[in-house]
Amino acid sequence: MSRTKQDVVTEFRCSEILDAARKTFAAQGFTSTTMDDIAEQAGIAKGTLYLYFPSKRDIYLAALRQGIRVLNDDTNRKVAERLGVQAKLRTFVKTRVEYFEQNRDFFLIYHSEIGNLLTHPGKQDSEVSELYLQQAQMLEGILRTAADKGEIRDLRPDATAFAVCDMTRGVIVQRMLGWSKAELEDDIQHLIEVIWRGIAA
Amino acid sequence: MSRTKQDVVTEFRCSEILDAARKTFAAQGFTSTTMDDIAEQAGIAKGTLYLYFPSKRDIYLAALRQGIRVLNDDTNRKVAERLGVQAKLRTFVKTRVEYFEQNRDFFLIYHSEIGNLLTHPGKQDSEVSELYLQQAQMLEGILRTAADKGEIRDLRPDATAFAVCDMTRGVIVQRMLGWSKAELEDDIQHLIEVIWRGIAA
DNA sequence: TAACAAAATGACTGAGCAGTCATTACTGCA
DNA sequence: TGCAGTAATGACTGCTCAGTCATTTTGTTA
Repeated sequence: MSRTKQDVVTEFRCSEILDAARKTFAAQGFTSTTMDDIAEQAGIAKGTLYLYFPSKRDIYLAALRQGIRVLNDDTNRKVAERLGVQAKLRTFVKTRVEYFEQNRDFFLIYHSEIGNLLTHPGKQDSEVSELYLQQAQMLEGILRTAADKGEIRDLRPDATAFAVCDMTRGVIVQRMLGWSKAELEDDIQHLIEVIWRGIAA
Repeated sequence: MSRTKQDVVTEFRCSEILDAARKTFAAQGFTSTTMDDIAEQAGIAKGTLYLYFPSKRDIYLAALRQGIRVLNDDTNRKVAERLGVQAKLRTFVKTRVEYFEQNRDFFLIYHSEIGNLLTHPGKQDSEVSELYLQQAQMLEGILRTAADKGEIRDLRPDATAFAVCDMTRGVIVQRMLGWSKAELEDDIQHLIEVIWRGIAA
């Protein structure tokens, strides 16, 4: 019983720490963020951080994994609700763009971690790249099925899936940098318009 | 006279330093790279670096700007040689993918700087974001002209240009992470195939 | 070749920070 | 209320590294 209670407390603390970490890492980047910054943001002392996480990098990775998992679950659920390739495709893009738009701090960590994966190939936390790949492969499956049914052209589904993910990511970047003055809905619409015509049978 | 000679020597040293910097920053990232690392890679002493550049960040930005300028010039020249939208588009993509593929160390700096721009909007070196935008706008101009002539559909040329840049960047990332096992030529071909069908009249 | 100037060097300094751990503050139970 | 165990604290330590500058090396000129 007390075991359960302790778990709840621990979970609560961890979640508070990860929220604070996400905000702080996003605002300052990994290196410029100090453990004191995270502690202050979380309203606790630095030493307390080490009761719940063994190191700075562990906090960072935990925050990142958490964000990706929520995003992936969200995407999977919403896409599964829709019928037909085009609807699924649109939902995929829309869900992800909106999630990133709503969680810009997470997006910054997400983006910078891709840079880490590039810089240290293989040496990094493999769960992150796995989570990263998961979504592209989910979309790839949808495209492959559709291609088999003749609903779309028979292009390489892996490359097409990545292309969609890349454009999605690009939309966010442009919006965050203030380079897109269009409504979010218009950016999504344009993306779908191009890609759908590009792959439709 | 001696003025000219001195200039040549200075230019040579700077270029040596920037080459070393590019390699080192790409291999270790900005923060993990120490001035001693760069000096060692360049085969000179740390103090010498400060005779040519005022700070670590200045070396980083100079290396980045140099790389983007070369890439942009290269792209502009090759695209200008071609006639017709489709040929220009293909050349644009091909030139850039190949440049990044050949200069992976530069690509890593390039990618991570986008992260910096996102993290500190407006606070960063504006020349970098200007150079970054330049190419997208060049492509945008081509697309706009083509749309006016009715050669392609009348979609938002700014968003389309960004989409092309994003997919181009994505191809490099996938290849660097080992997620694309296709030939480079096939990846380019697929990208053009999708985008051209997506925008063609 | 000597005398001078310019360039290059690398030991040193001061600041910043991840991670530690002795001390303090809580919490629940008898 | 007192006591024992658990959680939280933050001053402290050891290390790293950007940037400095007194000293040495290289180049130039007469």
